[in-house]
Amino acid sequence: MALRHAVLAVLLDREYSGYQLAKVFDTGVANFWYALPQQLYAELAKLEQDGMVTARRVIQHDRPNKRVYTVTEAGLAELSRFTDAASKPSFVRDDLMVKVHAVDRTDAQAVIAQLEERAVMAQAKVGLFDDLLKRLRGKQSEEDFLRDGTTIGPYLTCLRGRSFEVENLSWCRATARLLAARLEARQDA
Amino acid sequence: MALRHAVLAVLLDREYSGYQLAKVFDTGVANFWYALPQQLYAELAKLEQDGMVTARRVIQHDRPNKRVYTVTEAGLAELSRFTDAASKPSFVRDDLMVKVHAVDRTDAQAVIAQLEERAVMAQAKVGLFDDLLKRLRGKQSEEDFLRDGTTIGPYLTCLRGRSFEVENLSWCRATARLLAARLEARQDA
DNA sequence: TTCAACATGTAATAAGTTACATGATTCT
DNA sequence: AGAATCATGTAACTTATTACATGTTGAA
Repeated sequence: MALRHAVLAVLLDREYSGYQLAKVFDTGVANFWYALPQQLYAELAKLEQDGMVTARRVIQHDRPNKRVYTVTEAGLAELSRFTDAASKPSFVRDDLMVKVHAVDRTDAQAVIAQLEERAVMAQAKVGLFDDLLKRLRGKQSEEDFLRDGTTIGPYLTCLRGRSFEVENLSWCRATARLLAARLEARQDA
Repeated sequence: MALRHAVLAVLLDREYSGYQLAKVFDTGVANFWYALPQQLYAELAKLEQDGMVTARRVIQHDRPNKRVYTVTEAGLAELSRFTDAASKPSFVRDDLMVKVHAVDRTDAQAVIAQLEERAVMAQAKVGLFDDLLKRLRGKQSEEDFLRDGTTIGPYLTCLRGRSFEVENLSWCRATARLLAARLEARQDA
């Protein structure tokens, strides 16, 4: 039971439909939680049953209607219990890292290509985070916003997501360059 | 089917028993894969059945006997297929980040305490990575090792793990400090 | 009219987690 | 004698993933 709390935390920012939520979780919610649309629809249904969220139907004319969800008092209480309990150690699962770990015995060229691909994605994410940070702080400077803002949680996690992607970008580039250089050196020899 | 490849990649370095492997995966294998001991025992059994690894019994006198595993040609071929296929986007799941995201509506004091705890763990991990990097490169400088070393995959992933924890450490500290300062300011007002 | 995006699910299967179980060996 | 670490699993349960299913609306 943990996706549940990630959903509640995001719904705290504003109401979302399942579809909108799916996009937030697909991007990785500032890089700290990942979930598929099917999981979210199922979780929202359970949360509603349990009285942790309430749904509101929104009639749309330009696109299909939707149901948007809001956190209830009970939902906030659940989130508070979660906050007070000990955190599980964070975990990552990354195919590409597994491939790099084994690169000395497998196809380095394939790994290089995927590192370059990943670098492009990382750079795009940095851009997205920058936009989001700007939008969150509005006209204030970061310093002022973090001191006086009323809602800084999403900003703080976004900062961490940004720094993660910046590091990711530079590591992917450096690693791809290095592996490519070694291939060339060994070809010459 | 993905834990399987992480296991094969680690077994490429040297032979491990299930128990030893469990410790490697508990630390998080340089921060890019996490798995429980039960998963590993089960996966090793399946890998052996499928002929991807072979087991060798090691008689020990100072402690209980064990079975250690080695990757076969078939295992390496499987890992190569994995490397050539597209990577899934990496994913992270982090309780603490969820808590920070919701911190404006929950108990900030609890979040601060957990951030400080996490900072201590991050620092310890940086130390572990530094030791491992040193051991891997031996007497060579990092530059020389990365140019001439025969097995650089584990070194490269370790570098990424280290940079992750360095960023984690500084973010946890800064975030804890900031949240504490806000609590004080609001208490005074 | 066909494609892309919006919108919401169900069903079957695979994977991961929690709880339990057992036994050896060393150290205090 | 008891605790800690080493060592290996099984069984029940919960989650996550893959595949499938359906329908709306706007834009090319």
